[in-house]
Amino acid sequence: MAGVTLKTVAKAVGVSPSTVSNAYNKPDQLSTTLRERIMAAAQELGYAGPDASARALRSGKAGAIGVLFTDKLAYAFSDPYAVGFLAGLAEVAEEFATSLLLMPLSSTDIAGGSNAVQQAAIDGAAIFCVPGGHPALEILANRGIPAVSTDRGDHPALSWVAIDEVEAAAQLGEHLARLGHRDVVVLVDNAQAAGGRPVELTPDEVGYTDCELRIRGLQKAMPDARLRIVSGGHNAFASGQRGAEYALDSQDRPTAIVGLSDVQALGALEAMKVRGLTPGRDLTLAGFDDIPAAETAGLTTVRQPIKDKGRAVGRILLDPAVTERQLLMPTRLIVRSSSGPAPKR
Amino acid sequence: MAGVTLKTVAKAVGVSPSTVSNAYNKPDQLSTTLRERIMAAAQELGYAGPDASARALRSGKAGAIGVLFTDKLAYAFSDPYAVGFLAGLAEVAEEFATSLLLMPLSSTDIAGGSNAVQQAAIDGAAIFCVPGGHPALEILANRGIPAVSTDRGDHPALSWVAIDEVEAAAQLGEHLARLGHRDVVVLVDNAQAAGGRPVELTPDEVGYTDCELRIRGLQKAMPDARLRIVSGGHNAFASGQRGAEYALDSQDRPTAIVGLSDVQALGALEAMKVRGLTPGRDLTLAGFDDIPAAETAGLTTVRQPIKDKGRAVGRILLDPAVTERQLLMPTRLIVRSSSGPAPKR
DNA sequence: TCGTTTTTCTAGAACGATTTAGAAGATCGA
DNA sequence: TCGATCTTCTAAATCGTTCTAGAAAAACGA
Repeated sequence: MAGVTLKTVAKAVGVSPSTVSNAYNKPDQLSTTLRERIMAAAQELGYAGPDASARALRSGKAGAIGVLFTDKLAYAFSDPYAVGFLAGLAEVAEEFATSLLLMPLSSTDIAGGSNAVQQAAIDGAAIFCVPGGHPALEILANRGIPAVSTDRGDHPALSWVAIDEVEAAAQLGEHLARLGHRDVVVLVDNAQAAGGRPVELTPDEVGYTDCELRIRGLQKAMPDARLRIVSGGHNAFASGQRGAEYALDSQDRPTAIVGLSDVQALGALEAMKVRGLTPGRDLTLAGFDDIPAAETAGLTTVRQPIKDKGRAVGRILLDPAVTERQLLMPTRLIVRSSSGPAPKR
Repeated sequence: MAGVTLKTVAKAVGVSPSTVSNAYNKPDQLSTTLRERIMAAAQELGYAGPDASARALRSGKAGAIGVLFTDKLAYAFSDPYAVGFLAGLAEVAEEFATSLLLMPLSSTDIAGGSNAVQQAAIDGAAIFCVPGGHPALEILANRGIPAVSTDRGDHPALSWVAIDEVEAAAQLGEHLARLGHRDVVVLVDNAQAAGGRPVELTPDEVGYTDCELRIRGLQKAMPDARLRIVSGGHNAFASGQRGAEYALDSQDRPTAIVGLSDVQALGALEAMKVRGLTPGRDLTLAGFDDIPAAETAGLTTVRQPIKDKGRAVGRILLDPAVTERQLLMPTRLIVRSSSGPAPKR
């Protein structure tokens, strides 16, 4: 069973290794009868097809693309937004018979050489919500691996599929401004607050580029409003809940809460419910992404075509026919029952 | 930039390729000064470290383990249960500097040779809720790739980390029987109903082994009860909702609904809410898994240590110190407010 | 029938590393 | 000072394919 290679099969059939290789990879390069004879011999010898590593080495194609996440895996997948992205990416990957290599970025061992980003056999990388200066990106660049980010980089050579964060947030900001809101709490993802108590941040302390940009967009659209930035931890339901609790129980309660992701907004919704507050009447609540649960919850949010985003990233990485390297996807404000006019002072 | 290999670096420094290899892999095999000289040269030449494919070929280690899912990726990840499993697995994988290769099993191309299972460079495989006779399993076996399943196989040679499905379901069944329930609808995952209207199944038509076993366990514990098996599609919130709608709107409404996963049960909860039914009073609702949202919702459920399950699978695959090949994890019935006595007839 | 094209197959060189066995020099105890 | 032991480094084989170039045989057109 072990040690059966192309050569073994070739010898058994009495042909050259090249021919056996062709039997698997280029069936039209040899006669049907011979091909069948080879396959039969392979079956008999217990040969399971060309070795993946050897093939990868020789052909220069690993047959996999890496997916980079910030934070721990669990956080990444607890957001349907991430799942949607992955689903789109997987769709294209499947089409090109390519696998997805998940590469959780544990912040610790990035410096050392023994991390997944350094070692992984991949043809390309999809960079999902990883901030610009991350060391993993440099490693990829060094290795010469094509990468596509979900955030717009400032580097003109970088490929990305993104949305106009500022503009998207501005759409929402205008909506809120029109409703009369001037006191808004923004819930952001932040490592600092993870596990502990919620923290209030200055705009400079907000880590992720996209969060920064969204805040800027909000502020741009509502210049007279006071924006407070609060984080209850990583991007997750519970973080939104904690952050909202902090905001709702504080002395000067805001008239609107914006979660920079729907999961956080839904967490905030839970906090409101517990306090007997009705969204859209007592307090306005809005999110980002438009995940399926947002509709059920009646959450006002900014929709972005996340599955298409995943597909586009996949196409840029895998489809030679696609030459666009930078793609701006459309967004749309979806107004639902969770937003309403600010109460009069 | 391109074409820089170990050899190039070796030549530049004036040492043998072996030494450069050692500089990366066995730093204590050469003097510090030489190692630093080599690293400096590598940096200068733009050498990003040993090529992953070549290393994989020569050393026989791919540095990745595959994760097999049934169905489409999106379904898989929409369940926090799956996410928990993956998180546990990823934890161990990270510890062993190994990546996870996601392999969605599109049912179509399994027969052909060009599918991920056939091609992927992996050292082992974690089989997540894939039914016993699946062709992918045979392919793995042919390739001689060690695999660990989350379902107990009948094959004594197979590795698995599982729960006693029958016993776990029986715990829940006893609870329901004690409460006087004799008319139960069980919500199951089923491909038949996917996308379309809910279907009612006979026990024989239930596909997945674990669903079968759970139903058997329920029936065992409540021999006098009538169990009806309903599916609203794949394992997801919406399927549970659809399935429950079907059951709730039917002529003879059951006194209890059991989702064979919490996500399905939570979907059912939504259907109940819409109809103004209070779980635990008007109707008993129970689930399986005890995902985080179950607690919030007050859902009675059977807890299984899913993250530990993932960890255990990882250890069996990666940790040579672990010799156990079959592991039965404990389960526990968690009674919450969603279950209550059956209404008197 | 003869050159030409097409089909079918092969030899041998990569692909880029790791591994094994061992050589050369340094260190050490007595 | 001498043999033994470490340390540091190397030569050459090997991992299992795929690729390039081309040979031999078959089919074809005129």
